[in-house]
Amino acid sequence: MAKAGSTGVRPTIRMVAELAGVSTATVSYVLSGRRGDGGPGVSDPTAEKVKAAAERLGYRPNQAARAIRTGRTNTVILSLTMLSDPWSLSVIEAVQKAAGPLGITPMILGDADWVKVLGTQNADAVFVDAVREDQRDDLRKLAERGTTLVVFDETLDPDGFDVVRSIAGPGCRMAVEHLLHGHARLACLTPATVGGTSGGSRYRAYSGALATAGITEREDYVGLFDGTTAGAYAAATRLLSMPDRPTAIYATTDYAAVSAINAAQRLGLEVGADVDIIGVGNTVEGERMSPSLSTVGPVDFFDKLARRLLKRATDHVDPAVLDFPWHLFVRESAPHRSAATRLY
Amino acid sequence: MAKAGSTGVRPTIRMVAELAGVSTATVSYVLSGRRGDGGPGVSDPTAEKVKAAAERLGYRPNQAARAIRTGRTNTVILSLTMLSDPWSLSVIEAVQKAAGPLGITPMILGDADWVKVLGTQNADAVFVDAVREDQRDDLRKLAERGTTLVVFDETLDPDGFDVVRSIAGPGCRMAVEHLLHGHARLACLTPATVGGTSGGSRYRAYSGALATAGITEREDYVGLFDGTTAGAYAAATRLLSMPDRPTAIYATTDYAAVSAINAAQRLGLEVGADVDIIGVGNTVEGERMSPSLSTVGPVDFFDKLARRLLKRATDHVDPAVLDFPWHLFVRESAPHRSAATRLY
DNA sequence: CTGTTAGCGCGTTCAC
DNA sequence: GTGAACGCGCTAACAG
Repeated sequence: MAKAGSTGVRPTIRMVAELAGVSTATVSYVLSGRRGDGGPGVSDPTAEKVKAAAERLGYRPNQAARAIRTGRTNTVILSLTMLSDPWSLSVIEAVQKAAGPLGITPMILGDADWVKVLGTQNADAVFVDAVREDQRDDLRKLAERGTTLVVFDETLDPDGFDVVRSIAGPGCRMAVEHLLHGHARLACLTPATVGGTSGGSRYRAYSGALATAGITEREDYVGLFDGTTAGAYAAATRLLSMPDRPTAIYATTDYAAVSAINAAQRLGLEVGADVDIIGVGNTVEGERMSPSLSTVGPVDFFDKLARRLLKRATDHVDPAVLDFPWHLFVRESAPHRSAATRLY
Repeated sequence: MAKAGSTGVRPTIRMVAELAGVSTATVSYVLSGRRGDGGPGVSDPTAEKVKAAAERLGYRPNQAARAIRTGRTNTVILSLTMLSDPWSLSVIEAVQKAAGPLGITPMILGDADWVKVLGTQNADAVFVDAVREDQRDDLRKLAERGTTLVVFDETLDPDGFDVVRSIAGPGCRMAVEHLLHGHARLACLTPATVGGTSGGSRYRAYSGALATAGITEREDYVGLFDGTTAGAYAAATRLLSMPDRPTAIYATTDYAAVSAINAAQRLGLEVGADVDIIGVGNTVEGERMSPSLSTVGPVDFFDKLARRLLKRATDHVDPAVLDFPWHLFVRESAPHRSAATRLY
C-alpha cells in the first residue's frame, strides 16, 4: 500500500499544484470543474495530472478557506430546541434528504442559544425552531448582517428573514370540535411549559371550543405534564382513572396523544371505542401506530419547509411568510361519531 | 434606537479599526484579549475606543477566517447515527454542558456519512458514533490529515485517534446471569439489525450464558424487532402472550426493555414479580421510570466521554483507548432472587 | 485555447 | 501601537 505522501498535515491546494507541476489556479479550476466563461479551459492531460496528484495526497479543499472567498459554506444550520421531539427529527430527515443532492451539509445545533453561535458561525441558511421574546431583536440584527434565516414562529412578521407559520389555532379548534361531536366529557392533555413546539394557542382552542359549545371547563380535566413522554403518560393515566373519567382526550401534541393511547390501553380501555384520543401535529409516528392516531396538522410540512430552506440557501430569494393550512386527519383513535355512536 | 451603522453587510475587523481610528492588529488584540508574550500592550483608552466601535457596529469575528489562521474552530462535531436514541441525546447533553464554559460549540451531524463531511469541514475534535467496515480506512486517513477523532467502537484499535470502548460482552453476561439465578424460561429481545448501538455481542452474551447454564436456546424465545420502540413493544407482547411465556426478558437495549415493561403491564403482568425484565445501557430513563429498570452499563460514561472529547479539542494529547468497565444495576424490574423467590 | 500571475477576502501575529 | 506577511482557496485579468 502506498504511503500517499502522508505528512501528518492537511494537504493544501499548493501541495497539489507543486506535485502536479502546475499553478494553484489550474488545480482550483480542475477540481471545481468551472472556468470563467464556459469554455472548457483545461486540457485533458493536465486535468488528469492534477486529479492524480490530488488523489495521491488525499486533498480535500478546506471549506473554511473557501467560505471566506465565496461567502458560501455549503452548510445549513438547524437550530432545534427539543431534539428528542419527533417533530425535530422530521425536520432533520426532510432537510437531509433535500440537502444531500445539492452537496449541502445540514448541521444541527442542539443548544437553544443560537444567537451567540450564529454571530460567529456562518451557514448558507439557518432554520430556527423557536424564538424567545428577548431574542426577537437579534433576529433582525442577524438578518441585517447577511444571515439567511428561516424562523418557525406563529406570531412573528418577516423582517429580512423568512417566517414559517403553521398556525395551530384554527386547526386545533377543528380537533376539539371533532371530539365535541361525540363527547361532552372532554379532557385536555398539555405540557405546562409555554413556548416550545406547543404554544398556548393549542390550549386556548380547547377552552374556546368548550365555551362555544356551552360546556363549562373542568379544572380536573386539564392534564398538565412536564413535557416528557413519561409525564404525559402519567397525566393521562390520572385523567382516565377518575370516577367520571373523560370519554375523550384532546392532546396538544402527537407524542402526548401517543402516551395517552398507551395509558388508556394499560387501563384496559379500548381507544376509539371507550375513549377517543386526538393529537396535534400530524406526525408520521401517529399515522403508523395501531390504532392510528387521529390528529390535525399541516400537509407536507417538513418537505416544503426543507425545500424552502434550501432554496434560500442556494438562490437569492426575498424573505417571505410561508403559511401552512391545517387539515383534520380522522383515523382510528378518534373516528367520526354520528348521533347513534356518540358517547353521551 | 440607534441605527448602529447597519450597512446590510457583515462588519469586518477593518471597519472596526477605521471607526476606532486604530489598526486592525490593535482591534484583534483588544477583542481577543491576548498580546504576544504577556506584556499589557494596549492602553486602556484605546481598548475602550475599540470596544465601543465594535459594539456600535455589532462586530463579531468571523470564525471561518479565524480558523484559517489559527487552525482552531472552537467547534466540535458529534456524528450520531441514531438521533432518536436516548443514548445520542445523552451524548449531546453531556458535551453541551462541558463545552459551554470553554466557548466551544457542539455541532451535530445526523447523517451517517461523516467521512465525506469531515474531509472538508473542520472541527477541533470529532466524536464518531459508529464505524462501518468500509469506513475503517478513512479513520486513519482523517487522523493523518490532522482531524482529531474520538471513535466509539468495541473492536477498533487506536491509530492516531481515540477509541472509546465500553465493552458490552461481559456486562451483558452479568445481566443474563442475574436473570438465570431466578429463571429458566428466559427470553431475549433484540433488534434484528446488527450494527448501531447494539452489536451482536449483546445477543451472544445471551446464547453463551444459556449454554453455560445448560439451557437449550429456544428460537421462539428470541424476540427480534426492527429497531423502533413500537417494534420492541410488539415483539415483547408476542413473547409474553405465549402459552408458556418466559418469566424473564433480557433486552439488549434499555429502550427495548422499557417497551417490554410497557407491554407486560398492558398484559396485566406485574413487572418484578410475574416477569423480570433487564436492559442494557444504564440510561437515565430506566432509572427514573416506575418500576425502575434493572440494567447493566458503564458508570459515568457520558460525562467522561465529554471531558475526553473536549480535552482533545483544546489540548494536544496523545490518542488513547478509553475503557469503561460495566456494572450491574439491580433495581425493581429485575430484583435479586434467592432460592425462595425463584420462578421455577 | 491553455495556463499563470497577482491579488482578494478574513483575522492573526511577528518584527519593528 | 503599527505595517505587512501569513494561511487558505478562489478568480479576474493577462501571457503565451
